[in-house]
Amino acid sequence: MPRPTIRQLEYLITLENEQSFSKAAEYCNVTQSTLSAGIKDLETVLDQQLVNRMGRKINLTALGQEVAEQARSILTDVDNIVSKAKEQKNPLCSTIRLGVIPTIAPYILPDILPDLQTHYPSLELQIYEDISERLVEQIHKRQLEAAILAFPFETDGLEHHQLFEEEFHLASPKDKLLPKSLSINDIKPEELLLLEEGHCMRDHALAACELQIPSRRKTFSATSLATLIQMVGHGFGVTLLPDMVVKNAPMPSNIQITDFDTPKPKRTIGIVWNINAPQKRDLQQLYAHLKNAFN
Amino acid sequence: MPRPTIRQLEYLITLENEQSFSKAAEYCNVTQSTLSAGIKDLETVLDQQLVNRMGRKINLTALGQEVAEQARSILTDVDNIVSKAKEQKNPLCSTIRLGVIPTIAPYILPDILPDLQTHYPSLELQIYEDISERLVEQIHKRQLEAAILAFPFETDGLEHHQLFEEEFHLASPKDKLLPKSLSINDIKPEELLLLEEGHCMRDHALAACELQIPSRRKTFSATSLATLIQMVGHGFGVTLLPDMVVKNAPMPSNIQITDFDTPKPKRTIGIVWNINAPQKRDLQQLYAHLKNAFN
DNA sequence: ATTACCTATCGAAAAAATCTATTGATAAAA
DNA sequence: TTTTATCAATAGATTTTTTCGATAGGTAAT
Repeated sequence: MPRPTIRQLEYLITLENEQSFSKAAEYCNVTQSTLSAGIKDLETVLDQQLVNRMGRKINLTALGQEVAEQARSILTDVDNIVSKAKEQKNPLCSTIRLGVIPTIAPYILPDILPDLQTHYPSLELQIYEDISERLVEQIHKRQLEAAILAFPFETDGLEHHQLFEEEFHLASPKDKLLPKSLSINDIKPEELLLLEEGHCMRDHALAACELQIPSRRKTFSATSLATLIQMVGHGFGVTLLPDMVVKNAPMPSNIQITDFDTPKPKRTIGIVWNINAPQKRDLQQLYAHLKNAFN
Repeated sequence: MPRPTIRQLEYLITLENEQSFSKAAEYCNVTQSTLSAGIKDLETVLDQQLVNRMGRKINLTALGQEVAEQARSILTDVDNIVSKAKEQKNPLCSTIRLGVIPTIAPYILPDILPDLQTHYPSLELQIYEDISERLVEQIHKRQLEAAILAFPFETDGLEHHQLFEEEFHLASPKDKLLPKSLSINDIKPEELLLLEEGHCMRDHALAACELQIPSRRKTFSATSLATLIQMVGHGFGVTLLPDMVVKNAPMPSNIQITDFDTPKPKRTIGIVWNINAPQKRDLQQLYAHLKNAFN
C-alpha cells in the first residue's frame, strides 16, 4: 500500500492556492512538468481524480479539496515537529524527564515547579517519582534524563552534583519526655519507625543511629512519610524527619518536633544525570538554578 | 527548510515499537542499513538526537518519543487521505487486521469469514489471535485495525461496540451428579478448572463464581479451551464454557453440558478500534454486518 | 487563422534511497 | 579470560525516484 509523499501533498496545496500548474510550480521552485507529474502520481496513488483540467482553467474536484485541506493540517503537524526540535537547541527548552525520590518530591516540587515555569517557560519537565535504585536504573536505560536523590548512592557512569544538605529532626508523640540535649544515641532502636525497604531514607536513618539491621521485634514499615507521621502521632514510636518535611508538611498537633544537638544527623540531596546525556547543557543549567534556589 | 519524510517518520515509529534497528528494518521490509540511514537523516534534518545508541540496547530520547508520537498521528492522517479516496470508489475494500481472543476465534471465524468473503469480496481480513491485553496494545500501536474481545476491558482512546452477549454453561464429567436447579454457587472452587493467566475468560469465570483468587490446592491452568474440555472429560474437574463453544465445538461423549438457572452467568463480546482509524467507515460497516450476523 | 497561454509527455540527467558487505562494538557463553 | 553471537554504523555500488529541459497538443481570445 503506497502512501502519498509530503512533497505531493505540498504540490496539491499550492495548486489549490494558485489555481494554476505553472504558477504553483514556480511557487514550489520546480518545473511545471515535475509538479504535473507529482499531481499525477498523487492521483494514481489515491486512484482518484483530484483536479479537473479544463483547458485553460483548472479546478480541484470535491475530493481534491478535501485532500488538500487535510494535507494542510498534515503539513502543519510535520512543521511542528521540525520547529519543536529546533526550539530545543535554545537553552532550557528541551524535554527533561526528572525522577525524584518519594521523600523529597512532595515537599520541594510545589516550590520548584512554578519557579521553573516562570523562568524557563519553554522547558518541559516531566516528573517521575520512585525509589533511588529504580531511578538510577532508568537513567542508565535513558528513560530519565536526570534524578534528584539522596547521597551517597551508587552512581557509576553518572555525573552528580550536590544540591543541599539538610538535618534530620526527631518526631515523637507530644507527651513523650525527651532529654534536654537530644543526641542520636537517645533513640531506642525498638522505638524507631522506618519506611519500607528500598527507600534510601530508611538506610540513612539506620546509619544515623548506627544500626545495621532494624530491631526484628517491632519493625514497622510505612509506605510514605505521611503514614509514618500518623504512626508517630498515635504513639507507635518515634522517627527521623528531614528538615524539608518538617517545614513543608502540615504537622498534626499530637506530634512534637525536636532538634538534635550537634553533631546533627544529616542527609545530602543531589542531582544526577548520564555523563553523556544529549541535554547536558540544559541539565547543567537546571542544576545551577536549583542550587541557587535552595541556598 | 527541509522537511522530514513520511518514510523517515515511519522508521522512527517502528523503531520505537521494536526497540531495535534490525527488527524495525525487518518490519519495514528494508535493510538495517537503510533504516539506520533514514533515522540518521531525520536526526540531521531536525538537528537533534532522537535515539540513544547504547551498544546493544537502544532507546528513544525524550524528544524522540515526542516526535514518534506526533509522527503516529501524522501517519494516521495520511492514511486517512488514502482510505477516504479509496472508499469513494467502493466501500469495504481496505485491508483490515483483526485481532480475536483465543476463546472466541476458533468458534466464530468459520461462520463469519466465508460470509464476509461473499458479501465484500474486496475486503481483505487478516486474523490475529492473542489475549485481550496484547490485542489492545497492538491496536494502539496501529499494528491492528480492530479486535474482537470480551468486555469489560480497558479501552481509552478506542471506540467500542457491543456485538452480543452469551451465557456460560457448566461442563462436567458425564457421571457427575448435579442439583436439579443449577446455580453458580454450586460450583466448588477447588473443582473449577481455568485457562492460564492472561485470558480474560479466566477472570470472567472467577468473577462469575465470586472468587478473588483461584484455590491454591488444585489450580490447573490450560492453554486452550480444547485442553480444558479434555481435562473435564477425564474427570479432573468442571469448567464454564461460553455458549458459542458449546454450540460450535465437538463435545466429547464423556462430558455433559448443563445450563444454569437464572441469573445465568454471561459475558459480553464486542469489537474495538482506534477512535480515529483511517478505515473508520469500513470498520463501522464491518461492525454493522457482524452485529447483524450474530442476532 | 493566428496568437498567447496552458498542461501533458518524453528522454536525459541529477538526486535519493536502498542494497550488499564489512567493520567495530557490546554482551553473552565457554 | 577468550570466544562467539548479536547489533548498529559505514562505505561503495546499484537501483529507483525525482527533476529538468524540450516539445507536443489543446483551449481561448484576438
